[in-house]
Amino acid sequence: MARRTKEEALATRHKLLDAAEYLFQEQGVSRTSLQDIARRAGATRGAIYWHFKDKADLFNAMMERVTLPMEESFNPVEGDSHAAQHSGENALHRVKSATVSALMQIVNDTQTRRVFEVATQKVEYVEELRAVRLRHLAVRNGFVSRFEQSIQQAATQTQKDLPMSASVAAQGFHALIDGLIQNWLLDPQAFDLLDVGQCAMNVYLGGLGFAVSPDLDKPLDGSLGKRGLVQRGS
Amino acid sequence: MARRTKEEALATRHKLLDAAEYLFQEQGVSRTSLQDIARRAGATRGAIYWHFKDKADLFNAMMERVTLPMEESFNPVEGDSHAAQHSGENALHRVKSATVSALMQIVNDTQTRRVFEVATQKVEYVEELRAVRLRHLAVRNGFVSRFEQSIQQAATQTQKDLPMSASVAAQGFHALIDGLIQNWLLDPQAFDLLDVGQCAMNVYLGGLGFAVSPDLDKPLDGSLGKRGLVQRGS
DNA sequence: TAGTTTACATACGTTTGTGAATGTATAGCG
DNA sequence: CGCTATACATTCACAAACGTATGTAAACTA
Repeated sequence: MARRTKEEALATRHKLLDAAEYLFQEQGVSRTSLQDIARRAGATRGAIYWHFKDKADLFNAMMERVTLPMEESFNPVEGDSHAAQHSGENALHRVKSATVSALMQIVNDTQTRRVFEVATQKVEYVEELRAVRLRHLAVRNGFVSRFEQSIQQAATQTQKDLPMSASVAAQGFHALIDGLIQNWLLDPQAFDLLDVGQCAMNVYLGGLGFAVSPDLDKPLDGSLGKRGLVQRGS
Repeated sequence: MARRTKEEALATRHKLLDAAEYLFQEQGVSRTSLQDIARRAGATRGAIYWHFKDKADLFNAMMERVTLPMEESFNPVEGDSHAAQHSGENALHRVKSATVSALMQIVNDTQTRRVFEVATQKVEYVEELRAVRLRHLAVRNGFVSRFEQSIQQAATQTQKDLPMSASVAAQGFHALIDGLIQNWLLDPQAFDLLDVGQCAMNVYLGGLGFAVSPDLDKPLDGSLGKRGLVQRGS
């Protein structure tokens, strides 16, 4: 068939990833053949093998398309390094805000939810996807580290003694959020992710010795809108 | 081949399930063929198709062999219905004990850990395994309900107001434990499941308004020993 | 504008798994 | 002691799925 222009090529690449997302969620990764994906994207397996090395490579690309932007949103604001440490309780507030934003994105953005569901329920983490697993671990450790820093910072600032090491406290905090997300994805009607998430966060941080701040639903500055999150930047 | 005696048949059934456990963990469920399982069990696919309807049926059997006994251990002690409600803080203590026991079993018992790892990382929950997913949900809801009851009980008994509904509090508690288990299985060297589990539990329950009881490591009565849990009740 | 590279489509060969059908020898039962 | 159901083993037919090899026409490039 005719050669496409570069933008057209990028478009088919996205179509392939979209199709993969959908079919992976519907049928699981292993039961979805490259043929299925190509068909749904209106292409052939040739297109897939052109853009990606194999199924694992395609899966990786699908994950990164969603998680890379998300990770960046959790990173410290580059540029104003002084704003990062002018904080005590404020550090905790930023953690809370970022977490609430993430929960909102999972609830409101279809693509994010789909990919998370695939990653947690519709794929087998075997040797072939080792790279994915390692990245997952790295991302998690990054989160835990940032939580740990914030908790430590808040503790010294408010001059309260933590009942345990900041590291342990951070592991628990991450497990709480992660568990909430996974359980909600398993059955979204079981509870309201935002409500329960905020409550549980406050309970946990309260248990660490930090009083729950009254300004809960202050939606924070440059973050995500209420609904219909823009799909991909732009 | 010759017909086997009933005990021999049961033995091969167990060998098949053992092989499935091992191979599922190693290679993932979908990449493990019935041929693989039969070979490792020293049998043929004929044996599998005799004992089980298909792969999903085998998977179900494998799960239930481990989870059924575990669920029972979380159920209220039948027989003495009066002992169940003579408690306030005691209700929370029982929840803590049961949870710690479960964590210990996951850490110490190889079979339990293998099956949990398979269930959380090595299988795709697609339509074919719908039954597994439903049972999973039912078990979870059972846990949450029991947590909810205990929390409510403890609140009325100690005459403290919960900062939220007992239901929401219970969802959070369950997510915390579940998240800890899943994250630990993903990388057992990242933290100590028992330590962090106990700390996080105390933090959370403390945040709910319940003071942390000083008697933490009291190993509780008829529960599990330190190591080498008996595989299947003799 | 001729040549080269791109972006796929098509065709092929091989491997692998599955379910069903059939074979078989013995354990258990009357 | 003979029959029958059991507990498998073996064989077969069929369908996918994968990776590769090759075809092709248009977009770039010099």
